[in-house]
Amino acid sequence: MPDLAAARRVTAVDIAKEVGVSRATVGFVLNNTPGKKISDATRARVLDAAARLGYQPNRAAADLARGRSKIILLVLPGRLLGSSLQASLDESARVLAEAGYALVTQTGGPGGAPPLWETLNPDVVIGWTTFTDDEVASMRLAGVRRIVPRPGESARYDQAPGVSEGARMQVDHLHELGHRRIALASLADSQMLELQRTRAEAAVRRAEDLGMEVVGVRAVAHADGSSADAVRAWAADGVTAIVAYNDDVAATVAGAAIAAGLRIPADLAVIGHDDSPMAELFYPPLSSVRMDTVEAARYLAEVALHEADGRPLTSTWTELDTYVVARKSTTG
Amino acid sequence: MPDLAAARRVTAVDIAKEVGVSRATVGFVLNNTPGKKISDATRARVLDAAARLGYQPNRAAADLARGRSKIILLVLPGRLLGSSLQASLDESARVLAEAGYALVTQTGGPGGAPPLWETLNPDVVIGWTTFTDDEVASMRLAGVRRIVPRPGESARYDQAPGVSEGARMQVDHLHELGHRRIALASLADSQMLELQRTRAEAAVRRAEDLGMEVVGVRAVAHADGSSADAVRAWAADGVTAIVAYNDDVAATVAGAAIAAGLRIPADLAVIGHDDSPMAELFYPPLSSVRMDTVEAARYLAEVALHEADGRPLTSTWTELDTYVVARKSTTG
DNA sequence: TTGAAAGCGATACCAC
DNA sequence: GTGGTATCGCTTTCAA
Repeated sequence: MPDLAAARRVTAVDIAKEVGVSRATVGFVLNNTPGKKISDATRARVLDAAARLGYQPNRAAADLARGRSKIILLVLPGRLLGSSLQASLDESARVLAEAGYALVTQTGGPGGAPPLWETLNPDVVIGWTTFTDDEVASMRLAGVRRIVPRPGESARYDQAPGVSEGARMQVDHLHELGHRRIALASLADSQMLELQRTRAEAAVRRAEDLGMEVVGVRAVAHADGSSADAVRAWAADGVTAIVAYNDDVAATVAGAAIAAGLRIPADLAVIGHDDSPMAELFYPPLSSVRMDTVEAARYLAEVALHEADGRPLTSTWTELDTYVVARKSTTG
Repeated sequence: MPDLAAARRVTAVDIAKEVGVSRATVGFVLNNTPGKKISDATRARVLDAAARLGYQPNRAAADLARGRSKIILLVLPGRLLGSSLQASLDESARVLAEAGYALVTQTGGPGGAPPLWETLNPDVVIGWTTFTDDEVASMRLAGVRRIVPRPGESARYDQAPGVSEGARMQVDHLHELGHRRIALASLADSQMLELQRTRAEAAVRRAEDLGMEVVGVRAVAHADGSSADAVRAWAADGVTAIVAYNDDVAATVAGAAIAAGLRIPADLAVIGHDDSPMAELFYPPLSSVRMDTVEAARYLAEVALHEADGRPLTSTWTELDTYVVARKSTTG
């Protein structure tokens, strides 16, 4: 079982030999080292030789010499991916790659695999929400130099982007449409319990502020008929609209309502969250809440480069732009 | 803006000094170097000192010295994540971490961010399907030593796990239930066109082998009413069952059918694919096709360690275990 | 404008 | 059993 690359990789020394200059000179032109004046002639010859020999710098050696890894680790809660965020992160990765950084994404939290910051030596770790003290300690031990959000800064979970704001907007939307008696539909056995709870609390608080009645939170379980039961109960209770935890729940509620003979949204309005592809696809199309992931990704790249390279931050962190996408499941 | 870790990191030399042995000895006990007999006493003292000082080996130095990165890169097509695969990969990562390897996952294909193998120097790159020649060339240039599936081995796209087999099982399931006239529902504007096409072809071929009539493939677009139109057309056409590209499409079809007054599955049966959480949640619960991701993840870890460390392969690659989960959308 | 050389920190080979 | 030490490939300071 021979190695694919049995031949020794080409190093900077090879280029130096080929061109007939010192290895240092090679390094200077390859890194565009500022303050070094290299004649255009030699620069060109070096670049040419590098391309011809297929030179690829050795990451380990460079990391060791410069004392940093040029890796940026993004830690996301399990489910946050999947939607449009995925595509947007690709854009962040592209921007970071141009600056020489690799963006590595890790999903899944405690109990899972050991965090990658322990082994990857990332220069920067960026999280969606604040890290626990244990996590921060572990990062420091691993030599992580920059952590975002900054540990110790009072970043509260419910203030993280996409956690509470969307829930409030769901309620506002229903309120504007005249609904005064609503219920929440959540998901049983989810891995995102804290997120669900926080969103639900935010929704209830907003509803009460607006003088709406909230009949309660009902979990739509992964059990046959549970959504049908829920719909019956709501109907009996005079509920006119449902705030769903996400689009899957919204679709389930909508499906069960239609099966029960209710009209959507006339008899029961439903709004989801996340604006997954599903939301637009479903019949009737589901109103949902969307976050501006493009903007988020742009900001992510900016923050990463700020922390890693000291580049200036041109914008400040604001609540992630969040808005309601109104479709037929609420507006008929 | 001071670094979080202004203090120099503790190295093996520090431990050696602390304990009063040579740095080499420290290395031996830290790596459990076989063939070296270290007295239990010094071994204990070294380990203790390492723990006390919070020693973390420097990845870059180790990588450079040993000539490999201990990184395994898994390349997945965009959408394959999200479902249960995510959790299973966590398990692979844990197994690999025990062996000292970091599992990094990259999703998203061409046109996106530059592939991580260019910058991460992974020891092994594992893909779901075969890589293109360009990709393989780029990996070789980057010094990747092992690629799975092996380039050149005639692994055909439609034979990759989860590509065709599931589609055939959807058809078989409907056939067993007595359906003889079916249609396929796919997704317009999807990023997974090749996957959709391949699955559709497999389904059609199987249906024809079984003597079933396939009315055609109809794309359910992200446009209002498109699914309602589709349902009407199918009903007019005498179609009794739908093979949906995935569970989102299945839910959409089911929702539209119910809204059109059809009974599921009596008037129209629907089967999805992937067995997403949605499938079980929906009302009626959706029959779907599930792949054994746990087994896949276990095998992934095994292959990775085989390629990276030369560990023996205890099982052979077989078509990923795939089966139908029958629920009410087909069985009433 | 270019070259020499000192690290970076761990691995592993060879002596003792 | 334990200790030197050359080595990996690149970065970077200091001379020339």
